[in-house]
Amino acid sequence: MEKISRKKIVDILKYSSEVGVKINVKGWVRSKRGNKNINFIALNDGSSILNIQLVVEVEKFSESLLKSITTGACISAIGELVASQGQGQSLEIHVDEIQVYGEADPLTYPLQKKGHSLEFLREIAHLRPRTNTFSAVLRIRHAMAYAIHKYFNDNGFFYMHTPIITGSDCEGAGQMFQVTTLDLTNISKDKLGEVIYDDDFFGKPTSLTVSGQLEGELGALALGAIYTFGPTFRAENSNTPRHLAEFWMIEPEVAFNEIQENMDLAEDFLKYLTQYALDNCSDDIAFLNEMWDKELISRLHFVANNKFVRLSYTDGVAILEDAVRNGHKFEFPVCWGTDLQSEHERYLVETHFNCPVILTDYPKEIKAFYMKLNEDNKTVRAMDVLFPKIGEIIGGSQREDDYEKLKGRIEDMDIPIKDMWWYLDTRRFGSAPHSGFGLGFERLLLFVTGMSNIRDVIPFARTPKNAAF
RNA sequence: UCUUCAGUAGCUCAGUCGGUUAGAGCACCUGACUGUUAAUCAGGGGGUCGUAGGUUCAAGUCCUACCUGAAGAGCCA
Repeated sequence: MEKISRKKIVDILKYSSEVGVKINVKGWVRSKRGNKNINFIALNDGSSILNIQLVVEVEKFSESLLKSITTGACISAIGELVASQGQGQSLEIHVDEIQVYGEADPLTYPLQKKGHSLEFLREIAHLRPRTNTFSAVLRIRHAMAYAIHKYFNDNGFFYMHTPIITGSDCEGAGQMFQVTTLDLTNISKDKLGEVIYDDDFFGKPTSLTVSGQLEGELGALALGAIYTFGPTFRAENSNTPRHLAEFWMIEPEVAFNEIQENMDLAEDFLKYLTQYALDNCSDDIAFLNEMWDKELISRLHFVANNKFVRLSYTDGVAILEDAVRNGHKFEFPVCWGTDLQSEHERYLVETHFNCPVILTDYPKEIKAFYMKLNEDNKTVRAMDVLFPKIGEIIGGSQREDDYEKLKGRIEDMDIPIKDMWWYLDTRRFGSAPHSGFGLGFERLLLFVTGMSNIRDVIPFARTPKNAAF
């Protein structure tokens, strides 16, 4: 083969189209069609959703070589880049040389050029990045991860790495996966039947983190503004299109921010990310809009350009009670003091306001111990950002910075205070008002990609009874 | 975990009220076509109807259990 440097298809089609020049492309065959004189190969190298068309004159190549080029095969091709004679694409390559790197036996290769369900693709998660849909999702996933770091870096936040293995079982966000090196077939127990952890790796029970928030607060009360962005684990038996056992979470935490500034940050952050996706992932988003969700692009524009509605839990309940009086039927009753059901949140977001909603000031009984108590002594400075279709995309709060009040809340909730001494110390020494929130990365991706199942926006989903690949 | 729905060819699906030999498109094989656009056209091969029981003269179709998947709910991000 001639020594001609390889070009990425995205660069050829989007940036440098030097017509008349010989170039080399390498990628995977999406489809081959044609007749006995001429073949057309749609080649994709993952650099974008776009394919380049290879034009192959049949007489120039051996029958066996052309026969081995099937959907899914990996090839390298050299030829002249020319303006296309056909409709449907502006450029194409008239191929002189082809090398087949890897064949894909069409009888056993699971992917075809037509019609796969997302459910089927989940069963072949090792191959689904080869599809248009998943390559698009994965490129957007990358772009969003980059945009998150860029946003925080540009706004003076420091990226803080909070521990993945935690010794505190009071992070307050659900069931945890235990981490142990004990021999599970031979556990030592004391006279009361309790497991003896002295010989475990850390000499105490440990788990995978369910949130980096508590450590994040320590960072914010030293560096001013930090964020975490890392894997998070919940051992809940949740079987829904919105839950994963292993997911990625972004948790900014800012000293001196009160609840209003926390809301400002959350709204600005989400709008920035939405606009970044529109600006930088337009081909992939256009594909997903066409293929899966015809309202995707308009929804992204709407969120990027409209103010979120902000209202208190109390006002939200009043709206829901009004709706009930006007004949709207909910499965669950609405009353002040109970947590809002999914149907209630959906009514506010999708029916009443038809806009993202930030709900604040929830009753203290239904929220976590670390949230700052309001003057009414009944509500806390919590905020949930609710999005259409996805529901809660962000949960956050202003944190309780008063030592005595925080200690009281910990005791009220029967959290072992001896494990919380380091957290309480931040309120003993140089305490400050501060706020933060958690954004579920995959929920953000549900919104940005228009996909409807969270298992389709992460390369390898971890859900109850499923840890394949 | 609860409720509901689904499981038929490698993939996507149809299959009427329980009735004779279970169909289509794609993929694969053979052939046609001088530029296709998930190419098209003609022909061909390909099925333990999720598994196990049961009802019936007769079950892809009805019943029971289980397995798997999905949607809704709970928990939450």
